Amino acid sequence: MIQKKELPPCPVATIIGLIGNKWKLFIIRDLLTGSKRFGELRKGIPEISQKVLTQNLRAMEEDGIITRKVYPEVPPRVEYELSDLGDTLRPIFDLMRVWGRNYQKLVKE
Amino acid sequence: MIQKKELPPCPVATIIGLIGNKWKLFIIRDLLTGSKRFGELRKGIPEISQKVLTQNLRAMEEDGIITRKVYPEVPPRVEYELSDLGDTLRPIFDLMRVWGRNYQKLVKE
DNA sequence: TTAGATAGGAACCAAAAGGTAACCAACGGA
DNA sequence: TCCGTTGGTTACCTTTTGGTTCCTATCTAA
Repeated sequence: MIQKKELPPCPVATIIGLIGNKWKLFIIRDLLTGSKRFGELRKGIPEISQKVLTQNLRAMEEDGIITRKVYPEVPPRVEYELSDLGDTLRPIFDLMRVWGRNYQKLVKE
Repeated sequence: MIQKKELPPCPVATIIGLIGNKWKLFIIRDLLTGSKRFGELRKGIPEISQKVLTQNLRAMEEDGIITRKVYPEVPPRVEYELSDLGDTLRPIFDLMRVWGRNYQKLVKE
């Protein structure tokens, strides 16, 4: 799963390297509510293109954060799911959700 | 401080819009240990260029996450600090730090 | 007198990220 | 027989992001 690659010594830099871009954050947000098909993820993140979604899913799979299950059907079905490791990001997203809600409230005065 | 601008309805999308890029995450990481001068931030984030650091600091100031204090000295001194709002991101970074350390441990087996 | 320190701004260029369109496989249904 | 469906890949092009260099101001110290 997890590749043995050069990790920065700083743990915060490590997590930034893994999920420090908006597309991956959006993908995780959507997978926190359960496994999703490729097309469902596209619908959940309308601004993402197919290419970029594929790229990020591949990278996250390599990093051990998500799993990919292909069902040999026609038309093909592919399900993406948070791995056990990926699911441990949940508390972080819970806090982010709370923080985001608070910010929205502040902006609305 | 905080500008009244178009926020996405999803709170996670909101926080991603504010700090969902690696530079801002690095900046916050460094400011969590106290206020920093411009040059100190550059040293703490060696891969960032002056231009990009300036751009991100300006954006974060506009969003109310950091404050900027200019001391009318020669040579000039400018201190950046997390605002009260910015400091409420601390628990998120605490969790990220823990998560990053755990990931490092996993990779090292 | 001139270099050095600090925190930028502006202009220009290079690199990375992202978008678009075309193509694929293989089956079911009209 | 041909279309639609799904989840891609690839090539090519555009947009965004980031890097580099040069410039500024003002005081201190050599």
